[in-house]
Amino acid sequence: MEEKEISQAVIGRLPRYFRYLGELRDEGTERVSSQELSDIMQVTASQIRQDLNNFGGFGQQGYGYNVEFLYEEIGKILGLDRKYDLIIIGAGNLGQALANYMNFERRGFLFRGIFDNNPVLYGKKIRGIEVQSMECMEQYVLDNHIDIAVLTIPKSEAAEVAEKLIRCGIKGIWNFAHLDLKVPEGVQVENVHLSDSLMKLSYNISRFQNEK
Amino acid sequence: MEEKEISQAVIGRLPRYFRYLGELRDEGTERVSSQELSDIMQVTASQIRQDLNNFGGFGQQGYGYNVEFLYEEIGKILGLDRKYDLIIIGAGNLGQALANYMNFERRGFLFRGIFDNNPVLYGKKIRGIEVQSMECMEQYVLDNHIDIAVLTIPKSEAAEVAEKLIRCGIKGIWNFAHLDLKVPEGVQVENVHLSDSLMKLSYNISRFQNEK
DNA sequence: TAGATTGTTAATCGATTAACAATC
DNA sequence: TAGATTGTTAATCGATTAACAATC
Repeated sequence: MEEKEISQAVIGRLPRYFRYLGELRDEGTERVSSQELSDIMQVTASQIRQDLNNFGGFGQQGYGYNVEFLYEEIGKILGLDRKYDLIIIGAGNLGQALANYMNFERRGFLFRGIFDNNPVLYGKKIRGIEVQSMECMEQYVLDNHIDIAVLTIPKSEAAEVAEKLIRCGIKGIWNFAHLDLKVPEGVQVENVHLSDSLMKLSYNISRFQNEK
Repeated sequence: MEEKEISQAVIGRLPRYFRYLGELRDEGTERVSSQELSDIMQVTASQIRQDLNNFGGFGQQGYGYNVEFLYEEIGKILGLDRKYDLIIIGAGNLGQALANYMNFERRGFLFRGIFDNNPVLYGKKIRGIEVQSMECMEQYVLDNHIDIAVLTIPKSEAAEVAEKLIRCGIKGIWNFAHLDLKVPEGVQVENVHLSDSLMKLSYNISRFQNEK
């Protein structure tokens, strides 16, 4: 399929469109114009139309967009029309929190396993699934065709673990470890650097206070 | 202090510079040129120099940048040279995980309280601090001059709680609830939308698979 | 002084916004 | 048909990269 590359700026906005459209749909709204959406979302109508037209014409002149239809289409673009088998590496506080946070399951991200190298945790059940030793990880990924690995381990171990996962054919890594993973083309990485996020907040707080 | 506004694109890169410089420092590296940093970080040397010069000239022609000095300076820019009093609203899995994740404390973000409206949790100690009823939140913020509130509550409650916090003079909100908060100027919000992040990952996975 | 590398200006590139013809 | 609103082209704006004079 030959398609022009969509910029990550556009991709980054899709989940937000998806969220607002979902809310409109839940309220029973049938149609929405780019201008109405613009008012709600605080982005320009022009940007909304440009963004959507990267993927095709979902609207109709004189009418606007059908909420249900557009919601579904954006869901498909985001790859939410299929299931992903997902494991969590690192059963610490954050790993367990993510395992228990089950809104992801609703979106098709299926929690299939959780691994740790702390023997104290082995066998502990989290959402019905036992924590396994990290030794079992590679075989488990191969046997169960795992798509996504969530990395919630210290940065010191992350690079090595990621390499193993990649060798076993993992397709995506949701990386909470505080380092930049080096991965071959074809393996997708999405970083959540919590401390970076907190630093941006502290920058904005202290900048605002110095301003006055 | 009259200064030209720095773009959020630049701010967003500062924590990453800070991290790499911290690593260089820990390795004992004394100086680094923009070209060397460029090789390590995979951004252009030009961008590094441009970014840094938004805040002043930290380098020296013919020499480069002193690692320790630049690290400290970026820390100051990010507002890490002071302390922040922080509370967590929502003592569910994620709230508890963040409370326990103590690297933040090292950076000056001091965990001062945690609140929930589930009575089962009241009195439970997390890192030595008892979970309190949400009823106590406002008084606590006022009495203890809390700077930052971490919102790890469902989106249905988030808007109302945020409003209360703002009335009590909170300076920043680290928002994990899946909605866009409306706040007056002067209150800083940093969003961590985990499900948006996961959707970006699924987009990239499914796009890559369709490409072939 | 010669070499290295910054700070900064100028050129390019990409993303956002505006405008409007196409069309429902 | 007239009105509304998209899809899309053109204009603008901002961010990134390249180039080089300043200077350590």
